[in-house]
Amino acid sequence: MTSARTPTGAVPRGRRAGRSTGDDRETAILATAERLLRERPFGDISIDDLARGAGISRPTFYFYFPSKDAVLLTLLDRVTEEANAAAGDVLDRLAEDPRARWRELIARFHAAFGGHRDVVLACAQVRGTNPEVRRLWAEVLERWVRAVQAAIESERARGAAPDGLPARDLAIALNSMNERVWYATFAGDGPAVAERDVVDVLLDVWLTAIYRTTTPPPVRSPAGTP
Amino acid sequence: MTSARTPTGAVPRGRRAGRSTGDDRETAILATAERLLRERPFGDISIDDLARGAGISRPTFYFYFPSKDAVLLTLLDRVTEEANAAAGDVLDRLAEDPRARWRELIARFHAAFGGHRDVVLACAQVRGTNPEVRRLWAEVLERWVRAVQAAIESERARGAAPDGLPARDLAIALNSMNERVWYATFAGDGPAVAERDVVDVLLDVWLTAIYRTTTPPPVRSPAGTP
DNA sequence: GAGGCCAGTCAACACCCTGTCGAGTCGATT
DNA sequence: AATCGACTCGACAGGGTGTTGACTGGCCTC
Repeated sequence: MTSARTPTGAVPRGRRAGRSTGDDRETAILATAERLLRERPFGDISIDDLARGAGISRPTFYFYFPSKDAVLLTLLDRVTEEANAAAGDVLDRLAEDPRARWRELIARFHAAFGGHRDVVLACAQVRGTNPEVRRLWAEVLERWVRAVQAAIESERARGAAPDGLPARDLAIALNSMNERVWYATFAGDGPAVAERDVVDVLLDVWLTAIYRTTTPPPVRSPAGTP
Repeated sequence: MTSARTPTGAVPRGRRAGRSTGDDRETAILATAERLLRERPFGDISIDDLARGAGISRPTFYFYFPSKDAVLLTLLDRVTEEANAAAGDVLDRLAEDPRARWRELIARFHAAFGGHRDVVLACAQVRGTNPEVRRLWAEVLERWVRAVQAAIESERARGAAPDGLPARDLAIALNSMNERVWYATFAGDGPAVAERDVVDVLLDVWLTAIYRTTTPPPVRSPAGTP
């Protein structure tokens, strides 16, 4: 865990070293994992399944990934990158139309996660048992919490949002809610919000918690004017 | 799963049948589980650990519990019963002083879960891999969701809370938030609200989501009068 | 083109954990 | 004392993980 970093600075989760034809094997393993995840839970997939699905033997699997969890971690990396990209700079343009922008943010995350629900669900399931997944998820969440915290503070600064809870605590609570609600919606077990409604339900709670109203004012609008 | 119910109607999770001296063995297993859970995660505890801790051999363990997970399920039963008892009839007395009652509700749950955080954390961790735990937790959550939903509807009926999201969706979102926020606070990994503040943070989001204000009016108070 | 290096490959092994089976012990009935 | 049911465990089967050591074949070097 102390050497061999990729050009982007991330710790490589795949092959131990070198570069060569084995690239397609690595992607075959990843593809097999995503495919199998669509039919059964992560815990019911053995390394042998992954290896055979990629056309190699079990020991050879270890040449490409140090463990089954590392495969999932790689998959999670992709999803979070996609989610981050989808979020873009929406939060920087909040004041234009707060309600529309917050909705856009939530809807984009919803789309990004929903598009890879099997991976997201599997990660949520192993987060309990795997410190690596837990750490990575914590990092990702921390990043979003900070962004939301900054956005709340900025909305307060321009007078659109009233003071209240520490912005960080509020950001943690709202992000946590989203995570858990999405999980239930995607997993479909236990009480869940219908997928069709989930974005608007989350949005409503966000707006009321941040602005005390579901129709926050855009920039430079005098108080009381719609 | 079709016979042998306890007096209360619950499916017994412990010994297969009969009653006798083995009672203390059963409690010894439970006690060992709670003790071990305090020092390491559930996944790192083997059935052998549980058995030896209770002074019996591994096969004998199976006389008392069908699996390791069943032990955890029994522990979870206790905690949820305690939480339900702690909640009491607080929601029926909401109108007296909404803010104080909601706070009481959240604070009591916090105390109940916090008092058995190791068990709660372990359950959250295996929920991903164990259908039984998932089902039980879903049931418990459903019960609370229904109670909160009814309370919201009643607050709306008396004019204390404005209309808005379907009460059930709102109840799901708020309960989900609490679950996830508590988990982070107790687990201590990732962004979390400080334990000292968590009740008030959650309360604030509940109140604004339900009432659009943090100071909802008590019963029969004319609008605008504190 | 002989030698060597190295990515890539897998059979076989050591290990750990789970769940079950069958043979037993022991105290309380009948 | 014969029987029954609660209770106990040694031993086994099965399935998963991670490692080892030998082998292959392309490619570079001298």
